[in-house]
Amino acid sequence: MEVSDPLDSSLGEREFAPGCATRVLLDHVTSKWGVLVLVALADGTQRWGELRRRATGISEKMLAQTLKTLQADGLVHREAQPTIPPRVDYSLTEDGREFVELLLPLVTWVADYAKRSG
Amino acid sequence: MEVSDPLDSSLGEREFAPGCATRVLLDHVTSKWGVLVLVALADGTQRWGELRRRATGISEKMLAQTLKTLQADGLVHREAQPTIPPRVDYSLTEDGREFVELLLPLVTWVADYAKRSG
DNA sequence: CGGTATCCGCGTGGATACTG
DNA sequence: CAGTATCCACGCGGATACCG
Repeated sequence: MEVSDPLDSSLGEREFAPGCATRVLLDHVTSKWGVLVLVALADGTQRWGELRRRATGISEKMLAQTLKTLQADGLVHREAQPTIPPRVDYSLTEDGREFVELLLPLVTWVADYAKRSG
Repeated sequence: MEVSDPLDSSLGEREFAPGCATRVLLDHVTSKWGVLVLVALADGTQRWGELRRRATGISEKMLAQTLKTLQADGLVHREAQPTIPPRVDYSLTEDGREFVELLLPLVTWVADYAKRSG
């Protein structure tokens, strides 16, 4: 291709078919709540209630759904203590930590840009 | 905090209020089609028709809406030639290029991870 | 070619109530 | 505390038609 192309970072093929694994996973991790939950978990292991407070505005339904999806994707680890009252801890898996390392700079940039522009 | 916290990357405050500028912008740039359009534009200036093909599966309505939003956010530049037939070029602004530099590694990682896992 | 306008189905996601 | 279950509205987004 003859366009200048200064940003090609070794991603050979950028045409993703609708419904392909990459697009599906991308939708999960870039979803409205997915981003906020992952960013919250970047601070370390957290409980259900903490996550609800940190992902401000999320409903119980969406928190459950988001966590299940990210868990199935292999990015989030769930550990339940069989105590009463129950205690459940959520944390990032090794893969999740890898991903969040790329996500945090992006979120930081957005927050920064929103401040400069807004 | 006593958790290990190896990922704190100088983002002091991570609790974003619903509807705040950061959350709104984050929703734009992490939206289903926003990501694909930005990634497509990372390859350089492109026309409407090219973008439609690259963001495979997008409708005309969503492409128009996505481009307008990203343009209003200051990440995308639009340049229309007053010719017949009309020709309109879309490209990243300087800010858009900054952002996409952070976005591409993330998308690359997701594509890679989807391949290893899926 | 590069859009805009309109209609409308349906899935996302909020609210509420209930459970182990 | 940490969820599940159910109901339902509303807006996202696709399809279609049309315009400059």
